[in-house]
Amino acid sequence: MTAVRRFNRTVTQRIGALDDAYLSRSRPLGQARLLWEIGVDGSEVRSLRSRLDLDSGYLSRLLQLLQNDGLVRIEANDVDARVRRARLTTAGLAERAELDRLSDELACSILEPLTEEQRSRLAGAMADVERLLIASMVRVEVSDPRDPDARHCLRAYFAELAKRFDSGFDPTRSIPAADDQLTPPAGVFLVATLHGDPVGCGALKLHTDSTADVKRMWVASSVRGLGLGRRLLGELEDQAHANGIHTLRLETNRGLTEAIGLYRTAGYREVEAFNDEPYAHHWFEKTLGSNE
Amino acid sequence: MTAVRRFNRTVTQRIGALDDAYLSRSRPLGQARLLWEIGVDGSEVRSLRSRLDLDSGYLSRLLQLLQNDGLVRIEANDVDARVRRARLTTAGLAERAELDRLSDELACSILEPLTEEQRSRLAGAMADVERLLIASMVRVEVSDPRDPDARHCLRAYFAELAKRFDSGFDPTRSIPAADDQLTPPAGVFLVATLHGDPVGCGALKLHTDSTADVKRMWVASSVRGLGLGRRLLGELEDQAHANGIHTLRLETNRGLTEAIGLYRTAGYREVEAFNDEPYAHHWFEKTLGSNE
DNA sequence: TTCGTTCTCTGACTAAAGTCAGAGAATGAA
DNA sequence: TTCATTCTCTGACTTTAGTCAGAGAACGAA
Repeated sequence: MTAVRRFNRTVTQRIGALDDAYLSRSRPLGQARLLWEIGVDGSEVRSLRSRLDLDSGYLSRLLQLLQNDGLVRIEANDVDARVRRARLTTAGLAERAELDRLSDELACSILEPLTEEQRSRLAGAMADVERLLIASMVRVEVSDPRDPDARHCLRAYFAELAKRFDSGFDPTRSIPAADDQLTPPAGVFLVATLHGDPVGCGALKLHTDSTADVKRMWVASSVRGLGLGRRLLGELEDQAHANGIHTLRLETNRGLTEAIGLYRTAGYREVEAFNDEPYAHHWFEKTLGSNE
Repeated sequence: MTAVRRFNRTVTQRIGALDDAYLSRSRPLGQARLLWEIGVDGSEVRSLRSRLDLDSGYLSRLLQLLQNDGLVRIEANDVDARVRRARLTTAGLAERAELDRLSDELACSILEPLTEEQRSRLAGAMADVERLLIASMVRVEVSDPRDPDARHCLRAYFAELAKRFDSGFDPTRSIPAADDQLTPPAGVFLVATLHGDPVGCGALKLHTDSTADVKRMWVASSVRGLGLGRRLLGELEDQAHANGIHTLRLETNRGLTEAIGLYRTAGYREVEAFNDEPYAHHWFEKTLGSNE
C-alpha cells in the first residue's frame, strides 16, 4: 500500500509532468491527446468520446479546432449518417508523428542516465507494473447472458472450443446451458470487461441439491496471463456460496491445458465422470469451505 | 524504449487520472496539491514556488484561497522578513489527512482486484521502477568546489570519513586538494543533485604527466544503491579522457568497503602505494582505453 | 408514418489554470 | 547611504477545460 502511494507520487511527478510538458509544447494538452487518440486510421467520434470520456459538445469543439488547423477531416459514415469519423490529414499525421518523437525523446531522457543493466531492469519492472495495473483495471460483473457483451464472449468461447478441440465442436451435441439456466435464480453469468470491452466470462448452473456446474469459462487471448481466469473462478465460487451451494462440479476437454491447471491449483480434484458430456475428458469437483 | 512509452500511457491513465479524480473531490487540484506540498511542518513560500513550479502571483493567490478557508496561516520569517512561511492550521492538517485517506483508498482500489501474490509482485515492481526513476532524475554537473552545493557535499564527505575511519579523520593530516586544484584547468569538481538538493560529488586533480587523481567521491546515504557512485566515477573518467588523461589513480581507506568494491568492478587494479596518504590502505590505478 | 432513440453540433455559460507587468518592502553589498 | 536584488503581492488579463440545455438530422422498431 505504501509502495503504491510512493510510486504514484514519484511516477506522476516524473512521467506525468514531463509527458504533459513534452506533448503540450505546440498545442494544448486536450488537443494533443485527441490528435493522438484519433490515430493513423482515424476513429469514430463516439468512440473518441467514450475513450477520452469527454462531453459531446466539448469534443465537437476540440475537433473543430483541429479541423481549422487543417489537421483533421470529419467524414460521415456510409452505413449510418449520424455517426462521424475523424481522420488525420497529411499535416495531422505529421503532427502526430512529432508527438511520437517527443514521447520517444522523453523515454530517452529517462533511460539516458542509466547503465545498460539498470535499463533492462527498469524495462522489466515497468512491464510488470503495467501488466498488473491492467489486471486491476479488469472489471467483473454479473450480467445477463443475453446482453451484447455476454453474447460476444459466448461466440468467442465457442469459436475457441471449435479451434482447440481435436474433434472440433458442435454445440448441439454438447450438454446445453440455455440462457435461462444461466440467469438468476437458475444460474449466474459473469462478464469481465477491460475499458468497456468484454474480455472474459464464466457461468454457474445452479441445482436444487446444493451443487452447481461451472460453465462457459473463457478469457480473451489479449488478457491471458493476468490471472483473470483465477479471478473469475473465485468470483463464481463466491456467487455459488452466496446461493447456498456446497459443491461445484465441472468438466473439461483435454485440449484446454491451462484451464485444467487452473482447476487443479484452485483446489478442484479430479473425479469419475458424473455426466456423459461427449467433449469432456476430465471431470472435477470442489467442496466449498464454510469460511469462504 | 517501447516499454517506457507503453508504461507511460497505461500509468498516466490509471494512476494519473484516478489520482486527480480522488484528490480533487473536495477542492481544485491546484489547491489540493499545494495543501499537500506545504506539509505537516510548513514550507517557505519560495520553496513551494520552485517545487511546484508556479508563477509567484498565482501561488500567492492560491495561498490566499486556502487562507480564506482557514486551512493555512502565512507567517513572516524571523531572519529575513521578505520570506514567508506557509503553515497548515488544525483544519488544514485535517484536510491534508483526508487527502492522505483518499490516496490510500485509491491504492486499495488498485490492489483490491489482485491476489495476494500479484499484490506483492506489484509492490516489488513498483519499488523497482521508483528507485530507477529516481536514479534517472539525479543530475550530474560540473561545478565550482566553492559553490554552496559543493560545499555541502564536502562537509558531508568529511563528516562521513570522520565517522567511518577507525582512527577518525583530521583533514590537515591528509594530502590536501585545495579548491584551486579542483577547479579548471587544474581539476574538475562534479556535483550530483536530486530535485535541486546536492546528493553526491566527485573530483579530479589533474597532473601534467597525463595522470589524474580521483578525489572526494561521496554519495548521500539517501540515494545509495541507485548506482550513483558508478555514474559519478564514469563521468569523472569521461572528464579525464577529455583532458587528455591516460591514467587515473586513487587511494582509499579500508573502512570504505562499497567504494573499494566499486573501484574493483569499474576496472581499477590495486597497485603499490604511490603516495604517503596516512589514511589510505589501498591504492588503485586504471588506464583509460582510447575508445572511451 | 410515427415516435423514441442515437449521434452530433451550437449557444451560453463557469471554473480553473496560468501569464505578465509592476508595486512595495526588506535585504545586502558597495 | 545608495542601489541593485530578492521576495511577495496586486491588478488585469488570456487560455484551457469543462458543463448544461437543447436543436436538428438520421435511424430503427412498431
